[in-house]
Amino acid sequence: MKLVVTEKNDAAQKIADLLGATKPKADKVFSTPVYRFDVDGEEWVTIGLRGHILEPDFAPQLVYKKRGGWQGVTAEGEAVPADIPATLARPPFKKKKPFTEDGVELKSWKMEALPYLVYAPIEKLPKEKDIIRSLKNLAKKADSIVIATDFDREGELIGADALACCREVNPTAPVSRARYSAFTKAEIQGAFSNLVAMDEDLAQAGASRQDIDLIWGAVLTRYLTLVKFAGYGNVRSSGRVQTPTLALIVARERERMAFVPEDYWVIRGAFDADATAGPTAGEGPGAFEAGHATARFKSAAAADAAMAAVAGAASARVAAVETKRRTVAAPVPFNTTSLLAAASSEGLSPARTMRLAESLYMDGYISYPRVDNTVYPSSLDLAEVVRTIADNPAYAPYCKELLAKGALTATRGKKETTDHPPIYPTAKATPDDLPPAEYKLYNLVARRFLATLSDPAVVEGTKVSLDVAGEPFVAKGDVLAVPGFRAIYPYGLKKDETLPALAEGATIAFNGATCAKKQTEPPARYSQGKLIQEMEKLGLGTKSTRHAIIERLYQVKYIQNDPIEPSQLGMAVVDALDKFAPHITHPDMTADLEQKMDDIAAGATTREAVVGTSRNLLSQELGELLPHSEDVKEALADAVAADAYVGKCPKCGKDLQIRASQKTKSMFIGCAGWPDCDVTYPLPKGKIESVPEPCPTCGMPQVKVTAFRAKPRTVCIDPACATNQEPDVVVGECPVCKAAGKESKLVARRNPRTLKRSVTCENFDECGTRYPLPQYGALTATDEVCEACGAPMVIVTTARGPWKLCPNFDCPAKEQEEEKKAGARKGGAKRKPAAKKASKR
DNA sequence: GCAAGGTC
Repeated sequence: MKLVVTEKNDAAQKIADLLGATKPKADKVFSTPVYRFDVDGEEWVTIGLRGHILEPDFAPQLVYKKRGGWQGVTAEGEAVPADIPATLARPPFKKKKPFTEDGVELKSWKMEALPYLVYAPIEKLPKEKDIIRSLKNLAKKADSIVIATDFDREGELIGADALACCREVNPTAPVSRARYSAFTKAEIQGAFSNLVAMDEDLAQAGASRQDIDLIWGAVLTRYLTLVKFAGYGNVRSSGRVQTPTLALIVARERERMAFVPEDYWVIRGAFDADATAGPTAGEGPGAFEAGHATARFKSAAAADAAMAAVAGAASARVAAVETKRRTVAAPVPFNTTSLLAAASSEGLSPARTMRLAESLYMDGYISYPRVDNTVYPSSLDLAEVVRTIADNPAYAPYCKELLAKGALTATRGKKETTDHPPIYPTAKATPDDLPPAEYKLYNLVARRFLATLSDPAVVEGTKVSLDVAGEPFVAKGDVLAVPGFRAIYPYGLKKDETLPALAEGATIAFNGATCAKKQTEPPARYSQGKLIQEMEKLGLGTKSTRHAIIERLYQVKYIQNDPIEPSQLGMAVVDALDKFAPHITHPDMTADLEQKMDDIAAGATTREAVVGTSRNLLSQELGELLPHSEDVKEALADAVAADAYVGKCPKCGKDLQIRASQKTKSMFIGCAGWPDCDVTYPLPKGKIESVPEPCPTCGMPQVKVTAFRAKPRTVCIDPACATNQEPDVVVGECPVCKAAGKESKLVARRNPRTLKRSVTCENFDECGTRYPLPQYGALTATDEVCEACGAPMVIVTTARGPWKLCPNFDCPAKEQEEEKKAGARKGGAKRKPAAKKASKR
């Protein structure tokens, strides 16, 4: 059997369709779709991955010891070398010891661990476990393997990872690589009859990108998060792409802040070509406006002089009429960036547009939405696409016209690649077929496609020069003379500005002028669409990731609103990094990396050398950051405090803030007046964010709580508030008292000081029975009793539905389950925490 | 709890 591995399911299906002598059979291996078919009597199977199936991470079990360096073995079975550079032999810590008895644990987020994290070994861990299982299952039976992932650097890496998985179960089957750049019969058949070898260097280039992104991202993110800790789930991230992108936004904001507006004056006159006097003067069809030939007067005196000159005038002379025709070229085919920019102007954010496009693509309405290409390949039958969408009545007449013209020629953009065709419609859709937002995007794609096959538009521009008592005025009009592509593509079209017919030398009515004082505007903030274009220009991110990067910046609250403005926090982060770790704030880091990756791919250098150099550079910059942590902390403090503010203290009137305990890092609400004011409120578990609205019941501040894997909820911070009162629930008999021959009830209640909820025996002082309960979710009692331990069962209802449980932590049934889970883990490794937990109670 | 890159 021949196994063909592609990057995505869609490609696996297409290749099967193009190579199979008969229709391929769609099958499944576990839950992964595969396609089986015959080629010259040989059995072939294609399987699609889901992009990267392995993910790099720091070897989780590694510890760096004072004596002996890295301890442990990576998951791949390699012993870890102790290759920490000499500069780190004495870490830049004075007060705190960098090492515990056990060494520096890299898994824990500790400042002391960061210098070692820079040099921590990285291994590849499985990410798509289901797919890996299916792939290995097929690879076991394969006589030969063809890697047919996308023909680019990431594709080569994805293929190399897939091959590594195959090799674990099948070390001998011959392997080859198919390189194709379009899903056409000729291209695919050509690729499979000219199979080549895997490009190991190219895959290594991709792997070095992964390593560098992880190392820089993890070290700087952890640094920023730890330097001014603001609670779990409150991460301040940094990365090779997101930080320079944020820096762009911050730089623009700084320009705006530094901008000094200048006054200027604009004079506009009212004219009428028809009326010379009378009550309807200036209102008929002949009325129009014209500005003074000096568009902006720099001084009030000059403007006043011009106004004075025309003050008494009642007529104007038409000094000149010029008409000029100019052609507006039809737009070029959509790639991802231009689609996102066009959709952004129509009010769809890039992230939303990509979700909609993905959905349209999956349902077969548009072609693959992640492309750089802006030139239709010759293999694309343009007329056929036109016929396909002509069934939509809104496009029908235009399509008919296009088809009647004969051979179609399309516009061409500047970027020509062979990855995928530009985005075009692949099926007919009407507003009845799709939800409104999807149709909005489909309509944009379909109209753009038709526009790229259309003639240019011709605009007739008219410029009329007028003379009012010696002062020159100019009126401009633009009329769409030949619609061309504009007949089908109205996006961004200016309204016609028509002027009445005017003859040179004629005298018309002048109905006075107005003078308005204005101010020059600072450079505009980026819209999301503009920012995506700027990122592309600077080489930041890829067509598939730019929208997600911007969304990430919103999520961590570095930026807000659209057009985008940076938050105080975003500005503080960029300033701090720019000062001490400037490499991460500049797009050059990506440009350098691209150059080095080309070198690796060309065999001129190695992944080890490139990643090593990058590690040394990061080590240096971290060496700058660490001694300045107090400065950085201070710079972030104001911004963090602004986000942490929840309301006023009821006792002293100062700010109440979300705070983290220095020792335990647990969250609580404290008064900014501490230590003079000791007001505090407990907080439930989860990510805590402030909300502006006070509690509708008691007027105290509220917070948004997002517990692990739960929906966010808004709660009043005052445990005494009526909204936080829960009735005690009697859940049943206490099994311990019962066994001792006594009778006592178990009652569920919440501790107002810690907010923890538990089931406690009414006779706690004597019997000591107390079981913990989940912190949130409605609680109901049942009549049932746990079979294993006799404790009463309870039902907790959360957003995920009701969940029946035995509250007894030491219930024998639970231990059995733990063992089962531990047994299911690979190698039957015994789990220590289970024993630890038991001893804790 | 980190990044960025694929794809769902």
